[in-house]
Amino acid sequence: MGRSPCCSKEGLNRGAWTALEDKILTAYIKAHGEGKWRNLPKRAGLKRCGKSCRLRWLNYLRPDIKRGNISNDEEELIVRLHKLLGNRWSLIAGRLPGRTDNEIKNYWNTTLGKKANAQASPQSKQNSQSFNKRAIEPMTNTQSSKPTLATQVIPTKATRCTKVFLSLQSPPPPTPPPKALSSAAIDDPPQAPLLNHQQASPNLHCGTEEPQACDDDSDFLNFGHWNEFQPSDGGTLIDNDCDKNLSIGSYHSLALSDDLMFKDWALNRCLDDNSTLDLESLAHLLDSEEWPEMRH
DNA sequence: AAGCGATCCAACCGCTGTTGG
DNA sequence: ACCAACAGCGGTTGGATCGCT
Repeated sequence: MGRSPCCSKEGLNRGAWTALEDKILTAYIKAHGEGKWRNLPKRAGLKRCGKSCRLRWLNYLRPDIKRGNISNDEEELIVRLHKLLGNRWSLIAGRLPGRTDNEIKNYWNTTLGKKANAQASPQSKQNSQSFNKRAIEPMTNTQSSKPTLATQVIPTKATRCTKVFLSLQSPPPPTPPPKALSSAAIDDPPQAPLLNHQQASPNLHCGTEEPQACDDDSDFLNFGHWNEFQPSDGGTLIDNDCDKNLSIGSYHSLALSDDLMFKDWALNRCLDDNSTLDLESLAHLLDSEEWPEMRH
């Protein structure tokens, strides 16, 4: 689209990182913090693309990275979250403390995707018999193909929260972020990993300053008759960015079914401006063994 | 031990959304 | 309103490793 490349690739190292490069990058980030990725290589003296530095840090060098095998609990959560979120690896990773989106994506592609595929209906064997990491693509394509039984993904398009409202009724988070929370920060508060079923996240919810019509042509609308779900009087603010938070969008979608549980959840947990983003309730929904069947 | 295919996973690529001038 | 820089995401690639013959 005419955009300049993120960096000139001439004279830059590529491929595996060396221990020295890791050391330099780690030292620089410890001294100066994350961010400014484009300028970071130059300032740090690394012959790497800024993007590459960011990836290396986030996926490998970050001190809170948990390495080693995925536990059974983690695996189960990944499966459930994938059913709900689809290939939203960053969102899934946000609920698995210490795990990176890349790691989860790789784990899915190499392990869980196969399992899911194996559990798929036997009549779909023609798709699975020659399974490999390429073969899962149709299954994970949330936009155009019908979801299989094994992976009834709610297709969504990521939307981002542009505004964050901190509830005045609740105590502020212990350490307010220096700037407006990113969508990931909102959606994936490390303080409230589902895995641990800990306390719900801080009372955060986000929205736009103006009611969103939600009637554009975005893919977000394509998988459900979203428009039908909007209040006709337009009186209620529907925050289409609640997904930032795909999960909320997903529940909107779920609410389109006749199931009152999800409708109630969506309305009370997301659409209500006074509500909070209650991840714990999301966890309960994930714990429900019934919800995958509710979407018909 | 060598050859070869399968698997894993770190890294790259292209694209999109956000932000600020 | 427009545009470019920036940050982040998900899909894909390819080298390293593993396991079998």
